[in-house]
Amino acid sequence: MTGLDLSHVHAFVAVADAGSVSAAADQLSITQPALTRRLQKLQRDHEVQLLERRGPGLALTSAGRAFLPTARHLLREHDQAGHHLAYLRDGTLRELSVVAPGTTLIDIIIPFVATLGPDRPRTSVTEAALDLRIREAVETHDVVIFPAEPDDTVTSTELLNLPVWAHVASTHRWASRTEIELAELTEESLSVPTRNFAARRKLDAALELENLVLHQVQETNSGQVAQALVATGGGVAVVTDDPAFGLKPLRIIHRGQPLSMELCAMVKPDHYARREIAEFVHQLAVFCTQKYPSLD
Amino acid sequence: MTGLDLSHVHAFVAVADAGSVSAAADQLSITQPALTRRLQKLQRDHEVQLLERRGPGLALTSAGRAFLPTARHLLREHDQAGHHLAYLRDGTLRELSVVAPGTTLIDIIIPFVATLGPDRPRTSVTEAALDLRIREAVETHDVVIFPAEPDDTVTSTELLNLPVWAHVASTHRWASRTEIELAELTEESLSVPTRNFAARRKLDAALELENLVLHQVQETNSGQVAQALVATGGGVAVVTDDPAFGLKPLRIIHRGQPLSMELCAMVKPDHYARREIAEFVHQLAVFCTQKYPSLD
DNA sequence: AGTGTTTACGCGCCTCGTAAACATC
DNA sequence: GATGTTTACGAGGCGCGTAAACACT
Repeated sequence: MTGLDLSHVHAFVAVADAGSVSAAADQLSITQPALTRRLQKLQRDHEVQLLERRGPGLALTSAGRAFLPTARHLLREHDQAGHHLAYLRDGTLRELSVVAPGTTLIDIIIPFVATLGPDRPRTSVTEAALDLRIREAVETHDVVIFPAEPDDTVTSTELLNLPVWAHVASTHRWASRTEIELAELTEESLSVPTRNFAARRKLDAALELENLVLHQVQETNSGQVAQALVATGGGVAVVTDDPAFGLKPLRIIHRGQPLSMELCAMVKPDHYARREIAEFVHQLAVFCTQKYPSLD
Repeated sequence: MTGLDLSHVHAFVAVADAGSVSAAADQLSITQPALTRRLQKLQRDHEVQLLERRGPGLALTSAGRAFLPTARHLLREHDQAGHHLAYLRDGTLRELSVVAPGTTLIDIIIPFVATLGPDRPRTSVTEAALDLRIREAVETHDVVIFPAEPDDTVTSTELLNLPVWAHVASTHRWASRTEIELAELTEESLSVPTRNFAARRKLDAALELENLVLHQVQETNSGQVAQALVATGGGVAVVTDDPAFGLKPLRIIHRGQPLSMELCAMVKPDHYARREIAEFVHQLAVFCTQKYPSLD
C-alpha cells in the first residue's frame, strides 16, 4: 500500500550489482546486518521475493530480474531530479556527461573540452560501446555523440560528415593520391577494426552493395592499431581516426560519393537544461567545422 | 549533496496542486506546521527557492514552475515502480488504466469492459482531452486509445477504422441513402462539435483540401448534442458517435474514400506488464471487429 | 571457512503534533 | 481575519551499529 522506500530500492540494486550483501554493504557504507534488514523489509513490505539463496550467497529471483530495470530507472530519475534542483540553484550545469565512441572521444571531444574555459561546466566523458541503445543512453547522459540515423525521440544535431579514411604509409604507391575507388581496396592488404567500429560497418555495407570481397584482411581491436600496422608493415588502414604515424589519408569513393557517416549529437528533448546543452552542442559543432573545414 | 526526500517532493507537488499550504496539509493528512517544515527543509537542503509569498498565500517561483514537471515525473515513476512490485507479487494486474476520448469511451471502452468477467483486471477509465500528448499519456496510463498517427516511441495496435458519420433524421431527404459526397454537405445545415473533436478535425481537413466552405454551421460541445439538434431541428450532424435518437448514419465520401480515422491502442513499449496489456488490447480489438463487422 | 540470518540491546536522529506568539497582506 | 511562519516542548518511531549465536553450502 505504502510507496516504496528509495533506500530499500538502492539496497536492492547495490546487491544486484555487487553480487553479495557484504560487498554491497561496504559500498553503501552501512553494516551488513543493516543491509539485510533493508532487503527483507523491502521484500516483506511488498510481499515479493526478489533474492534467493543460491550457492553460498544470494542471487536474483526471476521477479528480481524483472524488477531490476525498473529499480534502476527509478533511481536514475531520482538522481536526475536532484540534478535539476542543483541546476536551478546554480543557474548553470556544474557537470555535463557526454558519451561517444572511443575514436570520436579522442579526435573531437577531448580536444574540444580542452578548449573550454574553467568556468564552463565540468565535462565527464564516457566511452560508448558501438551497440548502445540511444534512447537509453540519452536517459543516463546529457549528450550522446554517435554516428546515427535521425530519431524522432531525441533532438538531434548534425555535427560532422565524417569521412571513412583509407590511410597509407608515405612510401605507398597511393601516397600522392587524395582518393581511391572502393573497388581498388580489394587489390590491397587491409587493416580494419572489428565490426564494433562504425568505419568497419560502413565499409562492409558498401562492399556488400557492390558484391565486392576483400582478400587480405587484418582485423584489429582499434583504429589506432590498424594504423600502426600499416605504418610499419604496409597495406591500407580503413578507419575514421585522424592520420597518425605520418600516414596519408585518402577518401574512399563509392558510387561517386566519399564514404562517410553523419556524426550527431543527441539530447533528451525534455532535458531540464536543454538550453545550456544546446549551447554546448553548438560550440562543439563550431569546433568541428573549424577542425574539418573542408567537410562542411 | 544528499538525494532528495520523496516526501518533500510530494509536499511540494501537493502545495502546487492545492494552492495553499493548509489545504495541502489536509490532503496529506499532516498538520500545517509539519508541511511548512517539509517545504522549508526541501528548499534549505538544496538551497533553492521554489515558493514565495504572494498575496496572502504562496505561489510558485520560476524555479518552482521549472521543477514542478520534474517532481511530478519522479513521483509518477515512483508509483509505477510500486505497481511493478505489486504486479510481480500478484502475477496479474489488479488495475489497468485506460485513457480515451469521450466518444470512444462511451461507444467502445465502457461496453467492452462490461463484457469482462470479474476476475479480469479492474479497469479504471479516464477521458482524454483531444489535444493530449501521447508520449506523456503513455507514461501515466497503461493504455491510450486515440485516433492517431503511428509513433515509433510506443507500441501501437490498430483497433478500428472509424468512419466519420453524417447523421440525419429519418425524415430527411437523404435518409434512404448510405453515403454522400463531401461536397454535398455544403448545401446543408450542419451540426458539428468543436475542434476539440477528432471528427471535426477530419472534416475541416477534408474541406480545406477541397477548398470547400460550409455555410450554415452550428457548433456544439459534444457529438451527442449535435445529434440531438439534428433529431429535433433537422440538418446533418457530423460526428463519430454511434447513431442515437433514431438518426440514420451516412458515410461521407471524400476522393472516393469514406472519411474515417484510425483508432489505435498505444502502450509504453517497456511497460512491465506489456504481456497482460497486449492480451487486453487484443480482446478489445476482437470486440471492435465484432461490433463493427463491416469495417474490418 | 565464508556466506547470509537472526536476536537483542541501546543510542541517536528525525519528524510529528500541540500550542502559542508573530508576521503579512 | 485570512494565510503562512516561528518557537519550544515532549513523545514516538525507525534504523543504525554492535555483538554474538546460528544456519547453510
